[in-house]
Amino acid sequence: MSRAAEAERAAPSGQLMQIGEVAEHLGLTPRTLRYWEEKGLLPPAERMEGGFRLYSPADVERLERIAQLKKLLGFSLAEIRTVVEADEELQALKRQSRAETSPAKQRARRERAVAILTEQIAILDNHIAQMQALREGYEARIRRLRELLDESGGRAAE
Amino acid sequence: MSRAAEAERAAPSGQLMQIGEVAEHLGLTPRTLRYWEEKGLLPPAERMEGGFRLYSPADVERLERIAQLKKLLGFSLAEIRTVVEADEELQALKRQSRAETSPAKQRARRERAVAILTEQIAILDNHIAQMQALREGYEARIRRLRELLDESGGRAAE
DNA sequence: CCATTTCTTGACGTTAACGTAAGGGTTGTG
DNA sequence: CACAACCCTTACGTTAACGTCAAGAAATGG
Repeated sequence: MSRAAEAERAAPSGQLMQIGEVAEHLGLTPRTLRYWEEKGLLPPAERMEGGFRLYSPADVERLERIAQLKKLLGFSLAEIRTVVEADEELQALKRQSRAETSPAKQRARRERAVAILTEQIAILDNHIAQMQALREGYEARIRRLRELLDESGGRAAE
Repeated sequence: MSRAAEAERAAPSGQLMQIGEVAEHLGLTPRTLRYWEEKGLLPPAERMEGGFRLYSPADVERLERIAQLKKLLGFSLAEIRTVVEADEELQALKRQSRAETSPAKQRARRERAVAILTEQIAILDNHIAQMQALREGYEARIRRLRELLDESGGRAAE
């Protein structure tokens, strides 16, 4: 047992995870995470002294969403980046909001955040609607088939 | 005006269309259609004497669905082929059903068709559900922001 | 301090899904 | 039949999204 039972390497410091761990958690490879970073899908990621990447729980969460978007929407990374950038703007707004003393500015930022989220939702809704339309097509075909089945079998059991 | 106003070339015979027309109709290129055919996403397509491809309205419809699936699900062509193959099986079932004299066999085929369609719907439902979950996440964040907005703005103007 | 493991940055390889160009037939029209 | 517009196949080029390999540093347990 070189390192089987104890995954103690997993805790470089508090909650922070290294790239390998994150990758495994997401079912991806370290290479993919570096590639995504290179392409600007996530902020350059913190490093520890020697240059090893460290991911916060928030980072991991963001990565999870990216992975989901990729799977669900089938967008290219470039397209996903625009979505993620909006997301990032949200994070920035949050941080600024906390530091912000003026209630008026806070309000403005929050309203902007709502606008961004609303836009993201619209994108999703669009996709959902199209998929439901497709689904409806399939259902219609099923109904027609069911009618035929009922005609031929509904009367008697034979 | 060499051929602007009159797209008479569009009708080689009745309803059949040539590759260029179909491509334009779908917002794709001829190359893409040939590639799809090469990859088995559609049946080898009818040809006219000289070897020009001819597409029936049914073919076009099938192509429309393929294009939609690609856009919506982001599946690879290989994955889409499995979906399309199911679809094709349906078409075959339909044709056989008409030629089929035995009501029992007809029934069996139709039930099989329903099963196939149900499976396709399940795939779509799965995707839809995941997207709705994502959507719900965004909505929750909006609600939290709205609460904050109401707090700061609902009581007094300050 | 040493061994082992995990990380780092290149750099080149790979696959899918086409784009593009070459060379040459086919079709419909005048 | 001549001609433009379209189509055919073949083949090589391209881009995205990684995979893989190499050489070397950094972390950690003993």
